Amino acid sequence: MIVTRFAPSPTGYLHIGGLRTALLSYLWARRNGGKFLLRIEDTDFSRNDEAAALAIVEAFKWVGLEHDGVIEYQSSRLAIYQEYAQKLLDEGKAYKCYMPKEELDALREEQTARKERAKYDNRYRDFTGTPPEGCEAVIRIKAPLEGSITVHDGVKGDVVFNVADILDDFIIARADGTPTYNFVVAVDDALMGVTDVIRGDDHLSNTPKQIVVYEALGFPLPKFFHVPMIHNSEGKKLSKRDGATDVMMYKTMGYTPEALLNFLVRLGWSHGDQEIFSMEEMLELFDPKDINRSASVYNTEKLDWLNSHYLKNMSNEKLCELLEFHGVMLISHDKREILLDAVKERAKTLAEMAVLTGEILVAPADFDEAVLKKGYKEESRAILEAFALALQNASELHLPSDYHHVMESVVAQLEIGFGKIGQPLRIALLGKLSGPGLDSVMAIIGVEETLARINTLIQR
RNA sequence: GGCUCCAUCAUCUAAUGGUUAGGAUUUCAGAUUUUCAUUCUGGUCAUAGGGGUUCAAAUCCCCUUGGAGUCACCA
Repeated sequence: MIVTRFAPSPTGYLHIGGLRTALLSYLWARRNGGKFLLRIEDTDFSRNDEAAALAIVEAFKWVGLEHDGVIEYQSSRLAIYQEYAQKLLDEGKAYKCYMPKEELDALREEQTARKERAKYDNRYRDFTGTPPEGCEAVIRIKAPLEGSITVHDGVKGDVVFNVADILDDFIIARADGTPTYNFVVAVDDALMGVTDVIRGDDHLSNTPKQIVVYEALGFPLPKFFHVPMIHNSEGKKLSKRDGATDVMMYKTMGYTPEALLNFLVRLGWSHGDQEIFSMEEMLELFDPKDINRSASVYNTEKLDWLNSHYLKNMSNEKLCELLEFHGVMLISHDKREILLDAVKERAKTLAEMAVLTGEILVAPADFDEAVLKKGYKEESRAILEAFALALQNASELHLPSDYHHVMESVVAQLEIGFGKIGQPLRIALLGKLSGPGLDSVMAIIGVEETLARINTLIQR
């Protein structure tokens, strides 16, 4: 069985890059009928944040990714890590190091000054004497001293690391007894039965260390897939300063989960010329071995396009429901079908749609001089009056086409082009020179409101 | 700086060693629309550079250049 996991550290919210690796992990597990686990990496108490895990769960819920089983918190698994650290101690695969932090720092400084690699000097590796007094010990694992470690990566291929270049006896438990990252990751992934580790390629250089832990503990290695980073427009790793990195921001901006997921899955992965992927299709087609090797730049233009695509193809019921989050209540509106049809083709986001809806439903508060100058000419008033009269004389005005007929008749009667009536009427109804079809707008707000808005403009 | 990874249009990406290097987004032009948007049609735009290997290289190898990631008692 394939078991994957998403293991964020709780830093406040779900990062867009995190969502991508979570999605890929999710897809691969689900595609194989496996499990997708969620684990919160909170071993560093000083940076712990209770709300963070909740934020991640909330974001998962919004996009519709479901994890299996309970959420594991590393902070509640301390006893487990201690047990395995002790095991390594007992077996002589790890040892206590009494070197004070200050000395370590000093050593590192010297080495750096000599342009050498900063590296622990193994002074306590084979220590058997009496421990110095008043010294809190850290636990270090015995890393190989020579040779190489090869990461067999499903994305990058075999990556060989020379032990002398990258390793030393790294710390697996701090002086206060809490375990460190590379140790707990390996222990947890092994204990939780994770078979396929799909994560950002910023972890590639950690992997040899984790392999050391796996091997010391006698755990079988999982498959690794290191997914390239998402870069910002400057070509650097995406960070908080790059605007919307919080997944939930996309909800408030009016993107749909379908569009976001579709966008993310296409970053670094593709299937021929296909651009639109439903969740079903992703599940059917995704395979981590097809992930690209190179980083991709985060550019939301395509996300906008995808989002408008999904909006256009969404049922009005669903739109109505989603629009509530953006403060638009249409459930009981009798013309909501016409409204939504008129508005969904011209909005890139739900937020935009909410604005457009408001512009139709609420009469313009005032009129912009520049707009009037451009679209409300000398003859406009007479035309609008004629149109208002025609509306009053007409009966059974319900559909956009009913209003369209009235417009046609007025245009024919006055022997003018559509533009002559369209511009001023649009100003009267919407207060601007662009927008949805006027016949639809009138059908939505009804005859009375239409007449009232025309009157407001004429009487100003 | 050490180690590691990466390199096709502006962006996301296709291309059993053999294609006029394809698609999508963006952009531009035209058509449709009373307007805007949508939609449709069409156009512009790429194999980082240099060496090899080969009948044939975007594709394999080497070098250069450029970019990124990582080097903690953070995760």
